[in-house]
Amino acid sequence: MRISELARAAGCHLETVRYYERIGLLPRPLRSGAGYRSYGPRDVERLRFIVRSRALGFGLDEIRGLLRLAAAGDLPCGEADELARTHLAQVEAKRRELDAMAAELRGMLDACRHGTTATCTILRALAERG
Amino acid sequence: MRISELARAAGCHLETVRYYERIGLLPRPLRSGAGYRSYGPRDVERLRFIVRSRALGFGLDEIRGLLRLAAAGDLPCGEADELARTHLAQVEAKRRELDAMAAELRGMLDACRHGTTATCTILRALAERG
DNA sequence: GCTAAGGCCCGTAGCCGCTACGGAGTCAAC
DNA sequence: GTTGACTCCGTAGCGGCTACGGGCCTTAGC
Repeated sequence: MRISELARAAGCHLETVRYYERIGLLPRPLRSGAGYRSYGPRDVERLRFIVRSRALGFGLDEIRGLLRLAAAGDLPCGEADELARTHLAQVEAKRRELDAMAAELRGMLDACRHGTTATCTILRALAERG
Repeated sequence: MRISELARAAGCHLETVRYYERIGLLPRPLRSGAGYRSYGPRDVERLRFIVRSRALGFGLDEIRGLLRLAAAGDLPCGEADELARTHLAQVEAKRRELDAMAAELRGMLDACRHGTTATCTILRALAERG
């Protein structure tokens, strides 16, 4: 299959496929006579793995590690567990951060009595506190 | 005061001050004889406003708008309200996204029986689903 | 006066993960 | 044969910084 079909099958942008190839996350594919990239089912699998990992927030370097582990069949999976656990901790930290932001924004919005910019609690809060 | 003092007073990196100046978020300051930047209390206020807005997740362009509104005393503050409200919605959307990621990661980790990479539920989940 | 340590100057390049652009070659259908 | 969709490639841009390198300035101690 050609690049756009692969991209569609895996659920990403065509340019993203080229990008992943450039940074060595996808192997260089076979080429047709005219120089078009040619992919098979294993490429779909690999790209899907990447897209799915991205959706869970893993970075591309972490994904490199996950792919390596997935390719090696017989290792104990402690390393994969560790990777995922560390990543989960980061996701949760980020979520808590956003939670705090949202709470503060809601507080500012609730307090706003919709007067002028001179008395606006939103602008005052940004100007005065911290 | 000089640039590093301003940065310390507002709680950001010195290079960030230069960056904000470069993109027009901070005005070009006075200079000492030797060409050193020279700041006053109003600069601290303005930079604090920016740092605080950044901490709440506003983008630099949004902050430009907030600063403009804060400077104009007599406008109705509906625009500031709107900006904050839109931003809050984005923060909450992002938070929900991270929530979903975290839940899925926890599910994968809980299922893992710590065997080999061949049977690891984490790697299987990434490979097979989606 | 001399030296050494620290600050500050500037422009530029790098980070992540894409996404877009432009100009050219290719392929299939009508 | 011509249209239109697809693909090729390299490079530049996004946001929001952060770091680097080479050089000037200031300050303190001797």
